[in-house]
Amino acid sequence: MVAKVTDQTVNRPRGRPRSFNQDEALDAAVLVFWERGYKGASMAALTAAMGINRPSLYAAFGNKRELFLHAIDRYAATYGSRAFSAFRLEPNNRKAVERFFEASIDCALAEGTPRGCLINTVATDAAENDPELRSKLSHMFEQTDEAITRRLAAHQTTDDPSNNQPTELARMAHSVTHSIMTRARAGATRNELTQLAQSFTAVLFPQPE
Amino acid sequence: MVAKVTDQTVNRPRGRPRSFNQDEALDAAVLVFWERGYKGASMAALTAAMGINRPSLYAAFGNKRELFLHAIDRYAATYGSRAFSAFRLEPNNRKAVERFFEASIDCALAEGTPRGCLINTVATDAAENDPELRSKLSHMFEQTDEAITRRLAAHQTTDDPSNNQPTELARMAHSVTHSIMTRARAGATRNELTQLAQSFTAVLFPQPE
DNA sequence: TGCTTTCTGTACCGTGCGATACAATAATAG
DNA sequence: CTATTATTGTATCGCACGGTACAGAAAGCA
Repeated sequence: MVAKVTDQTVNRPRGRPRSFNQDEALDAAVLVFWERGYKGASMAALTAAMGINRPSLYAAFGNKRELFLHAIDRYAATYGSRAFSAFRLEPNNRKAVERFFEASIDCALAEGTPRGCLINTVATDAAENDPELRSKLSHMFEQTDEAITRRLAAHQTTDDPSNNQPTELARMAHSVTHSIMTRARAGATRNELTQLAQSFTAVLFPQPE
Repeated sequence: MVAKVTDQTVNRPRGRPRSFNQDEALDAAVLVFWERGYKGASMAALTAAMGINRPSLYAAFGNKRELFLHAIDRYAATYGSRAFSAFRLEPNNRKAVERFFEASIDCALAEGTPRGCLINTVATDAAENDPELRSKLSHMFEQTDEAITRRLAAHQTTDDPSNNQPTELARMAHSVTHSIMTRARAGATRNELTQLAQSFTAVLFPQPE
């Protein structure tokens, strides 16, 4: 049963090609969910922002709930990943966490995007009535905890004078961003959040005098 | 212009008396909003849970949004106040914060009530499209920060060996509960939250060896 | 005993919701 | 070319939504 190969093993899509880019459409959907919440985001608002018609949306993403799940992944891959860049760029643990907090504040209060975080507020709110979404979020949170843990553990000996375990430290740093996102959406100013982040940095990475 | 007083200065209500207790009805509304979110809580579900008909609800609370604002205040006066009892009962700052965290975890994971927190998740989510609600939440958060600050400042000299300012300490303790509520709603277990709270307690109130 | 006032229950309004039926269109396969 | 496959735009479906009109009921006032 050897498959007959003509000249190209790539099988091109058969029917009419999709006229829009899925990721760009998802980016637009992210903004709508982020601002209006899951229930508050109507299909009319979504299709309008995405620049496509309803049947195209349903063909590409299934239904509203599945679109939301895709939007969560897209959000994590874009905004979420951006906040993590501090850990890739900064070798010093204390400074890395400091910049992780700063990046979180930037994301939470950026002009042109809604306040707070799609995952921490919108998706978490919707998770109460959706066990599958809840376990997805639970998994994502664990992944974040572990990613920070690995990063802190890899650089621990070089700079961290405290005896905090990397796992605990990572969970606490992650938790600080939860409060940043919550407080941002509830109207906190940049100064307030920056002060809060600095307090936590000082407490999580105590400096020798 | 002296008001004519017959024999009772209390003026009794005129028409047909209300057949339900407003606070009990609000308690039921709190549960519905808490579980389903603001947009997800339909008037049908609310009236069913409250045990009253629609016109009674509108006469007593205005409309859905105003009912939600009342429910937020009711939540703060009941569940929120309960979490604060640790500060009233426990004289030692470290132990008070420890029990504040425990009470928050209890509230976030209690059987018979939804996960997380009505204010931190549901109301905060809805605040993005409601500036008035957002400033209400902002004010409530500040009130909480200040209440904890006053309590910590009043007992600071007796037990806290660190040089953390009460204001910063209070905001951080408050922030820890934000993460507890977020993680609880996203499916975290009691063990995970307890461990997290203990880590923060150790870091916020470092013990002399 | 009316009269006034307020709440209660039923039944309903107009609207916006998520989702889809259907025919036209644009690509590939042979 | 014809046949096949998938997406597109229009127009619409049934339904649940928030909110209300209205008449009857239960209280105080005179």
